[in-house]
Amino acid sequence: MPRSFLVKKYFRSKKPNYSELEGHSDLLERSPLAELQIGPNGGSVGLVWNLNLPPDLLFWASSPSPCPSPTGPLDLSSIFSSSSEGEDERRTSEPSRPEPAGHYRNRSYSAPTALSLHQLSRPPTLKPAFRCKHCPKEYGSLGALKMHIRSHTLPCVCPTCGKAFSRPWLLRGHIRTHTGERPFSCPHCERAFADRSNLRAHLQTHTVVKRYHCAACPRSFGRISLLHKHSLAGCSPAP
DNA sequence: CTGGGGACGGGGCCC
DNA sequence: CGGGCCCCGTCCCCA
Repeated sequence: MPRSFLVKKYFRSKKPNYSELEGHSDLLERSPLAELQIGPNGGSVGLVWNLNLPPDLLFWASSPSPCPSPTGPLDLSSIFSSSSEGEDERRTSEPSRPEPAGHYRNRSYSAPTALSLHQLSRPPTLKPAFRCKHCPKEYGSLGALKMHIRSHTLPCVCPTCGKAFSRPWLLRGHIRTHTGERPFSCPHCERAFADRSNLRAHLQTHTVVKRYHCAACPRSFGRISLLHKHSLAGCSPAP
């Protein structure tokens, strides 16, 4: 199962070992659509589009990247300046209430697999006009397809380690792993996190009630992933 | 095996 | 229409 919604399986089956990136430019192989330009010191200095792209895909991929320009001295402050974290309080002044695993956008699903299948499928009455050339996914709008193609082209490159990301905010989050910045603080303890999702998961450790219940045994878990792990570990259904 | 943290990804929504 | 962000989620690692 890939990271999300069964998409990345077509391109990567294993999480990269970042330590292997040191001193190498193997990162180029991450994307068949774009190439890093390696500077004289071995560092990545730019992203260039592979002009051998099929014309139709080249059309989609040729839009200007909104990511920080890698061609000049990279100003990290410009990366973080654009109201990135401060406004986050706007929608998360309170810890969010995660829905049970079988629910998503007001729909119910018997299992995460069914949920994923639904998300991959399209309504029978709608016929998406935009199809990704590198995977079976289809989209009903050009914008959605262009957003998806970014996950193939990975135009946002970390200036420190060269790792590439599909979106600027993913790169921002990654850069925090280098800087040690942890802008998301737990209101209940002293801990802080670089990633909001990790804060959300942490907040569940402060929750007395474990909301994810095993259907086959009386056990409950604070995180859906732990329930999945428990099920995969061999909790067989009740007779 | 379990619990928790770190890192990361995609779709959808909002502006 | 596009960028930014949130939500939800996975995977990995470690204690």
